[in-house]
Amino acid sequence: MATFTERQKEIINISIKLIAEKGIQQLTIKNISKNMGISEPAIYRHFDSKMDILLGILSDFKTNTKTAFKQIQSVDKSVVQQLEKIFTTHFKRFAANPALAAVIFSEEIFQNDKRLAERVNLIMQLNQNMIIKIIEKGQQNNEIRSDIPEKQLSIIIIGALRLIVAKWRLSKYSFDLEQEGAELWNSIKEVIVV
Amino acid sequence: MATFTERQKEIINISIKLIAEKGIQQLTIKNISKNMGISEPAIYRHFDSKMDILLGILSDFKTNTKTAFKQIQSVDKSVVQQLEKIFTTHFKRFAANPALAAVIFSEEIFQNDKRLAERVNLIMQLNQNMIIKIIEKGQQNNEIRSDIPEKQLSIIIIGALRLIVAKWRLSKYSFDLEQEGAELWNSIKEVIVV
Amino acid sequence: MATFTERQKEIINISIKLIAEKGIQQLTIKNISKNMGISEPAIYRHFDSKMDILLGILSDFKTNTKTAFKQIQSVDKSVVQQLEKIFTTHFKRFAANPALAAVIFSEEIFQNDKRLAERVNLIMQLNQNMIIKIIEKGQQNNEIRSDIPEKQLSIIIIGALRLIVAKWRLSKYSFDLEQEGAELWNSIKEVIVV
Amino acid sequence: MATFTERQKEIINISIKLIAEKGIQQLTIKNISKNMGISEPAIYRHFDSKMDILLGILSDFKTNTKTAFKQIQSVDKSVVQQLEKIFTTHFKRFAANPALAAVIFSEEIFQNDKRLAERVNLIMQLNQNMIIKIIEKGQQNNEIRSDIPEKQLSIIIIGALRLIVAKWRLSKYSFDLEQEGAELWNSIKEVIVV
DNA sequence: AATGAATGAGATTTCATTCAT
DNA sequence: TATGAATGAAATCTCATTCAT
Repeated sequence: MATFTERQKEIINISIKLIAEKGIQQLTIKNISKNMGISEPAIYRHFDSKMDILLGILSDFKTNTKTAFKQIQSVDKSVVQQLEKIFTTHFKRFAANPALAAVIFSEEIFQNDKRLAERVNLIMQLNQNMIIKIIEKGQQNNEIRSDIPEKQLSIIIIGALRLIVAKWRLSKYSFDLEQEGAELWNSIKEVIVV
Repeated sequence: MATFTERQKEIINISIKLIAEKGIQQLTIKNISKNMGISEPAIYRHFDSKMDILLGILSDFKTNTKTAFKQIQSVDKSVVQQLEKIFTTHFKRFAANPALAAVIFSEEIFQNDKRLAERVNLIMQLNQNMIIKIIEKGQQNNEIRSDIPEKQLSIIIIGALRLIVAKWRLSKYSFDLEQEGAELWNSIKEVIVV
Repeated sequence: MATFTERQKEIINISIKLIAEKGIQQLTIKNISKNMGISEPAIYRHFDSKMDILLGILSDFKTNTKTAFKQIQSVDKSVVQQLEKIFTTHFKRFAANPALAAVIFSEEIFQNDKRLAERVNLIMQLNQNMIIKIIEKGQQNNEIRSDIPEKQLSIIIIGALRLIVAKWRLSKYSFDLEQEGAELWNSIKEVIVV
Repeated sequence: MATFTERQKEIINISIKLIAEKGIQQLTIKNISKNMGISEPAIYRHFDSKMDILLGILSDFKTNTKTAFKQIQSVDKSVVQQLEKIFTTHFKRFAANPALAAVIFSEEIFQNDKRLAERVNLIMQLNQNMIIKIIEKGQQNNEIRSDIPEKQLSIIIIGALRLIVAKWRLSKYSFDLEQEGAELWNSIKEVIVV
């Protein structure tokens, strides 16, 4: 579980911002360094290569997501409340840092390299598995309908979450994600509870 | 509604394939020409610029999608059958041409340019609106539940469709999309019908 | 047996010249292109990479040397005359193109890469083997002394040849290589004939 | 005659090793410091510039060679024994420190800078002159044949010595230099004695 | 309709070196 | 004596595009 220096975190955050704003193609060492007010070679003091910056971004995602899930599972009681919390936490996180939204659900960004693609896939699996586990528990204690397999419920839930975030981003953040997200969640809840 | 020459269609298809395989960053004039067995300048006989190729890809999407929707709406009777047809048509199309799957739902690919981004957003809107209209009809004739707004039902449906395709692609097409897609649709149907 | 285009030959020759004048460290794409009066990227039309230029230089050596040896063996009669011809041919070649001298016997230049180093070693072996074969023949027909193994005679001959060329180059071509080379050959002849 | 601190000697030796292993192009401050387990700026405590390190290597050569020659001339009696001693000493030194062999006879390494090139040339001259003097003495006291000029005998001797070392190095030290060197010396002796 | 040759701009990365600490 | 952070210069190479043929 890599830990990053302050400067490394700075580089990662600026990289996320740049990807969000301009797409992966504009994530250049020059742009990163310009945004940080340092020279291009200075970046290489902190990361050996551009690839390592990208891996850093993904590593950061993984850590954050894992932490969030753990916290949610440990605190909230009802399964539906847990899922709601996941929804609202995500929306809050994205509303605060819209750049994240542009990168976190955009697996395509990392498809041009094998190592990156594998890692992205892993993170996606990890996320889904955590949701599935929660749903399973909900089905066992009769909070959530059991006539639909947990895996497919998870696709419905995560799919909706991803799509509304994508739409929010593509519309240039033209609506209130937290509010519309909350409404969407209410509809989903309606659909999955017994 | 632009019509393309044979050579242009060829370029568009190879471009889609390249984006799918290697990501947008590997979509270079050199790669396109190499894949076609012609020289780089030859590409410029058919498209004025790389941007025009990308616009061509999007234009192609739009045309295809519109045609598909029209056909579906004109032929099938029940609203649920129409939605099912949309699902299965998509899955069939992707299974036949996996490269499409990598590009059609990957709006991020086109984010680095304003014109492209706008067009992508438009296409997405268009798609959703068509689904929404169908759902509305279903709610009016009591095929589909009315306690959830049509817009949110559309998000649930489209989100699930997009996610399963994304998972199929990220897993390197490791499962049968048509079959798992059909199962997913059954679950969704369960959830949206009255 | 790679054949080179005119432009490729030009690049190879200029590269040899640059290595001779400034050392391998000054053999840069920029310097090559400047010397040719074209842009840097233009070089890449003719060679895929700098490595390929270096391999081209070595391939050129090999071809030239092989051709020379074949010709010498086919034409001249006495073994001693053959060896003399090898000496004088080398000296003439170097006098006409001093840059060659700086590169052809400077295996160190190519040591920083495995592929290059192997190839250099191979060429060196090839050369020695050809000399050895000639000496063997000379020992059989009693032209050359047999009390010293052919391999060691070859080292003595080639070593002297290489050294005088090296001295000529390091002295900035301050003496007449063809003349001093001829004198050296006379001494060597004295030493190896029966 | 510069004397070096312990740290300076360490830097010089590691530099020789690096040049031997990877070629002059891989002799970077970064590589030196990495090999020594210190930081890059630390190198500059001990040498003002990279050039000074290279000059240090050459100065080291010169000192060592001079010392060796003096010792040999003072101790051994017969001229042939002196030459033999020079041969065996060299081989022993190289066998113990193969890196030396890669640098000591590789004048090309230092050709990219005037100051270095001049110094290398000087050392080479120095070496040859010492050999020539010994040969002259041998010719005067009739140990060595006088029908061949001392200068050319020196080229034959030194050329063979250099070549066998080069071959040893290029073959990745695949034969026993001391043994094959001894055999070569016997052949040379055969050739130069009256 | 196609190509060989070329290029300006710019990408990632390396290098020797400096400076504050 | 040593280091962490930084940099100007320059290296290799890629890219979209142009032009003469």
